[in-house]
Amino acid sequence: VPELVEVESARALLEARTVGRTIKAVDAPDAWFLKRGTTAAGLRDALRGRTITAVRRRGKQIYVDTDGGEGPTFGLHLGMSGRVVVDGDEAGDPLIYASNRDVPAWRRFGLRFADGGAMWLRDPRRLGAVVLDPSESRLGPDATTLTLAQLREALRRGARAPIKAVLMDQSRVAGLGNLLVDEILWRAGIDPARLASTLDDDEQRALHRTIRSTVRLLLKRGGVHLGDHVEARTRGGRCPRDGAEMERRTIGGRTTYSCPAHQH
DNA sequence: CTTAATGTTGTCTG
DNA sequence: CCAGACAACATTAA
Repeated sequence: VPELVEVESARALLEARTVGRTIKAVDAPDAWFLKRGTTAAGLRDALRGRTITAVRRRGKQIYVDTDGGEGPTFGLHLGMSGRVVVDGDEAGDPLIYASNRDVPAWRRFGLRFADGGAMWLRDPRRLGAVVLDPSESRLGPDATTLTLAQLREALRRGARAPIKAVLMDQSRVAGLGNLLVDEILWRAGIDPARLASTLDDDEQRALHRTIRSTVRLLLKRGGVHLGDHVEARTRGGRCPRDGAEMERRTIGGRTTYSCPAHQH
């Protein structure tokens, strides 16, 4: 469930349904899923007996705090196909490009609570991750609260890269992925291949407004796949705004759809 | 069977 | 050392 919008609904589900509950056991059957030095034994020792006190998010990263900010924190990343399940319930957003079936082998990480319930992270593609006490400084400012000054700094640092690559770089702006960036640039009328340094002041302001409004809109709609341009993401697809045939390219290493008629 | 998929990271190069 | 490009990672679904 990978972009900011889906990660936020996973965070909200965890906050509503796990805060205040005490961890009785940790299930981490897949060592490959534990990253940056995290081990199953380390997680078990750190988390057993702890009570969850808060669930935070920055970009696509979820942080779960235990015991009032003094206990350990663990990070959950949903990768390309990860999904959080609490007591058998998941967030309402649908997941495309991945199955929603509950195959036991896809439970890459889980917590059992003292009250008898459980949460787990299901990830068919196995590209998600669990990290104990993750560093929180590797991500840029979150896209939901991005200021114009922060956007300008991101553009300045990535001046010679395509604007799309800059917006997808999590160390510059956190939370935007392939679909969301295409939607934002489509709405802003900016060609995703333009080098970041070529945006003038007016375009920077317009882009900043569009990032914030688009993220807000899709949070409200409940999924990045509910954007207006998504239906045109197919070979031969037409721009919903002006009917031109969409252009398909690879930019920043990802499949990119844009409208040659109104994105410049 | 082939291709592509909402992502991150390590490696190579300039 | 910094930016940028790209392959690799693992697995499923169309």
